[in-house]
Amino acid sequence: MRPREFDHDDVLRIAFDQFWRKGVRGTSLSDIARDAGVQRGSLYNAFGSKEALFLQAYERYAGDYLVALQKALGAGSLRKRLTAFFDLTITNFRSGSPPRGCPTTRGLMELGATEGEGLDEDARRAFANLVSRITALVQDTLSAGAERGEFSGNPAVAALHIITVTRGLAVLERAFDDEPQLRKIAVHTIDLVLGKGAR
Amino acid sequence: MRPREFDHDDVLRIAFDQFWRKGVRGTSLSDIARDAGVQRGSLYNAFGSKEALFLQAYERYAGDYLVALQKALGAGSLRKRLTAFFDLTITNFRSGSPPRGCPTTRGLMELGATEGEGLDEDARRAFANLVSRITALVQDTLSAGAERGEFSGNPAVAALHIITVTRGLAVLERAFDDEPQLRKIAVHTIDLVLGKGAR
DNA sequence: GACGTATTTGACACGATGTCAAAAACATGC
DNA sequence: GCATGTTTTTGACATCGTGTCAAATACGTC
Repeated sequence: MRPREFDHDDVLRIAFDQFWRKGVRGTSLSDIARDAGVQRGSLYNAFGSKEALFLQAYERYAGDYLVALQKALGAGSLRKRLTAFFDLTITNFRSGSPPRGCPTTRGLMELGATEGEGLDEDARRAFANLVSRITALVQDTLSAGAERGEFSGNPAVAALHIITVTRGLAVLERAFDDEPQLRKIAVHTIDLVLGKGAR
Repeated sequence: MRPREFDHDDVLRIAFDQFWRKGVRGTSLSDIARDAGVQRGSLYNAFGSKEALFLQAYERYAGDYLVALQKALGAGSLRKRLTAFFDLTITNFRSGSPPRGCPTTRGLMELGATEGEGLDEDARRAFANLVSRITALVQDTLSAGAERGEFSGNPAVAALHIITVTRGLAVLERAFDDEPQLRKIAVHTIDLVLGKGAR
């Protein structure tokens, strides 16, 4: 059989970058094909469809991101861990050239928009899955913190609250493009969760 | 001069409904034209472009929504006001048929995605403007509450935190479709802000 | 060295946005 | 009452996007 003339992973990286910058619906397969030096038809042959290509590119990213988060949440006092978590979150959707933004949040709000199902539904599941796993990581961190007496509250509820704030930050980032503001909100959230508001 | 054969506001309503349900990029002017019983060309003549039409439809919605929010924030104890605020927020992006979601958040993440500027930038400004105005409303409510001794904290920061949570709720809504969870997060947020966490 | 299989390539169908000129419908002035 | 002028409507067109398909191609394999 004839061997493939392009690198699978290279294409996924290039595709994800384009999707991230211009949105899924705003990126054409012609764009990606041109950037990757591949024929459009080859992409269809290799990945099936535009959204299938996006899904694979996204899963790639999600895996890497989860690993980085796990690392950020893994050392130091509870406050340090949460600070590192928010830092990584904000850095993630502020890196690279604008308009970037959080890929997961972008995807969640942009896809899954069709009334029926289909691939959009698969994408929604992928996004939701990453959010779930991040929430679990935060919850575990809080539980461990509670055992060490650094936190007294409901880890499940607090983790949900924290994850909600990070998603909100992803939205505010696009509305205002004001990084100091985002960091202020993050610090304030940590204070509230750790009970510094209990003054 | 020849009179228009369709009602300007009717079209805006129909268009907004479609945009809301299927996303801006997922809705075609042909769809709207068919639904509204208007020729596609007439829409271009009357509104200029798809995104201009969306902008007008959105502004319409934003005005109505702001009025409703103002009402929700205007009566009762501070806790009651904030509860009404979160209720309205959640109800807003859970009303109607799926997949709905918060129009502003949907728009913010979907539009403003092009690297350059143009109409996307106008849309971004419109979204950001609504978020700003809502934040101001919440901040005023908190300030008033502080004067009555119902709140002791920085109204500006707390308002930002609250608005961040509402945007996060809009994202979680699409990820999980779990309304009780959203309401739980809302209650928890109010507790944190009002200092019930100060036990 | 011939064969089979997977990839590449280019043409095609279809639908979307946006433009334009010609046709149509009404208000206005004579 | 009728001609005029302005605006809307209408349909054709150009362009670009997705997705499909069959023919051509290039490589492992026997």
